[in-house]
Amino acid sequence: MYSKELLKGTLTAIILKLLAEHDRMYGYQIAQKVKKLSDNKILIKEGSLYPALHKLKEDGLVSIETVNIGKRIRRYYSLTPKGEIAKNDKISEIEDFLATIMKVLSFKPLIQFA
Amino acid sequence: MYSKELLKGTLTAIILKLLAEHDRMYGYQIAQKVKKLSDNKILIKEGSLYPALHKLKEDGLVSIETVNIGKRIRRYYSLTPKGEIAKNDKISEIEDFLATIMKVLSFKPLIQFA
DNA sequence: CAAAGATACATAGAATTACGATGTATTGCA
DNA sequence: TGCAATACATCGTAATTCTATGTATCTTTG
Repeated sequence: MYSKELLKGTLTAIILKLLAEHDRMYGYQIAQKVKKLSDNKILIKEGSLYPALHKLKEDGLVSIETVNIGKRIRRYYSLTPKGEIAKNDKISEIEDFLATIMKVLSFKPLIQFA
Repeated sequence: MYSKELLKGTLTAIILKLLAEHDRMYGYQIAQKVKKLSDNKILIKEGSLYPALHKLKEDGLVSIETVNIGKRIRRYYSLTPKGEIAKNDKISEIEDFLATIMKVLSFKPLIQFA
């Protein structure tokens, strides 16, 4: 729905934030959650999601538990302490950025019910 | 200051918005204006700005007046009617996107004095 | 019960966009 | 006089997401 460039830089923050709220989640579940939270406006593609998760693992921000569901595998991701810190940093950065961009574009406050 | 990825997709909108408010502006002036409005947080680089302006011209969203200031040239950009429409579209998209991302990240409303 | 759609993972290459580096030149100021 | 600021420009690089493709299982429905 949105020009895909707008999403750039937000994917990692979104994943970290969701993991911070859910103990553990698997990839497909994360994509569905974002879809629902955004009213179908943000559709994370598999080609973005899985490489992003692998990167988080590589950077030590998440740990993985692989679970067998019948004959299918499911990889659960959880935040590490390092990931928790990274999450806070990322969220702060985005919060600041959003405030700045709203100011530059002289937007009125957007009332949000979280 | 921000991870440069966050800025992606916003540059064109910022330029169009400023031009909509100023009749005409030149490149360097736009960069300074954004710097000031953002409290030095968004620093548009020349390598981004000039190609972006050329693209807008190519797409018929702006017109150019070249003016000689002493021995130096200055290119003033103005919104065309087509640019005015594009501006509205871009701004709406960003407004919607910001609301969505705030919802997904469950941010409280950011009070903004525009 | 077969087919279609949803679940669930993965990767490789393409597209987009901003930036860094570099270049040229004039103007203002300490 | 020399450095910073003004003012334009281009080229190649980096970063990130997407499209396309692949594999496989499970569930729902006509």
